[in-house]
Amino acid sequence: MRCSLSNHEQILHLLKGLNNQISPKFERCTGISSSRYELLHQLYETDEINQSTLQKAVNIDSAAITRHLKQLEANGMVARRRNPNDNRVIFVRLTEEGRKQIVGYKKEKVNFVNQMLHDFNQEELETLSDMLNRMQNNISEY
Amino acid sequence: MRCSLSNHEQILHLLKGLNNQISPKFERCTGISSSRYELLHQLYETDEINQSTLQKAVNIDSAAITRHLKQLEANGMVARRRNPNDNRVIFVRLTEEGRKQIVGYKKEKVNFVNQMLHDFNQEELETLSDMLNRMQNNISEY
DNA sequence: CCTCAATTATTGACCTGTCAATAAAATATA
DNA sequence: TATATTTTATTGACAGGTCAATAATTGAGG
Repeated sequence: MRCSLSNHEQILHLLKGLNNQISPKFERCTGISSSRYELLHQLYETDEINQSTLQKAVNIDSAAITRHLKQLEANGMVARRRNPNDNRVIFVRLTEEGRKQIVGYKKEKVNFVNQMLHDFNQEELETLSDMLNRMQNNISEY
Repeated sequence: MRCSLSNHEQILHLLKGLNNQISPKFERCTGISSSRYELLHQLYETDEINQSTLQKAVNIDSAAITRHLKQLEANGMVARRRNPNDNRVIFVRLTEEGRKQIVGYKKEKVNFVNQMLHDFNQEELETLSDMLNRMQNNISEY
């Protein structure tokens, strides 16, 4: 396997750098952190959902999920209750208030992402998405 | 499982998810965090360098740089001294010890990245690198 | 000279993520 | 039934990043 070290080095550096840039900028533009947005977005798509399946969907540690949701609950964006049939699990859903608010966030988010990808055509988007998925797969075993 | 995400939505989610996966795995595999590695790598390439230009090279906040370098100094990996001609700036360089150590890290890092990109050919690597750069440019104004 | 602005590094407050340890509930099994 | 295992959520300790405020030094202009 031929490995161009410099290219390989670059990729990791670029990925990290890009992400470090994205997070604060996303928040400045949209008024919400990208993780919070992800959570709300997932909730927006469904009615009521287990915390654990939500965790898997957004792909961040469950400890972080707990803290985000507690915050969002304190802000009146989401409501939580235990599953009566299984007292371990917690159901989460958007409140009416939350459902209303997220519409605005969505708009800002679309603007941001459109700017970030404004010069990508459909084919490139698919290529990129494919590559990111492949990388994720390639390190999933570790 | 929901699949109603547009491509634009997906990209951001993938990027974030990938990065969250990479950081801990990189550290487990190589024995050093990817930011620390970046710093040492930059220092490896030069002899002695301003902290501020180092900061620009690795593209993370200067507050974080200060803390990393203090740690690395405490571990005997880097040495720092003030520039005699401008007492504001600090020169950083690898110690002999650090220069020796990083060789091992480099090997582990190459293994990790090769695994992550093992099914990417040269053209794909360039495409990917190009795309990441474009995204970074597209949000640089924010 | 003296003040004012710019540069550099540092620190503190805060946010977000990880891991490891725990608690509580449900489930499997001896 | 009693005990062990698994699942789920939570918490604490920690690492790494941002921003904003500060100090110290340098450089520029009146």
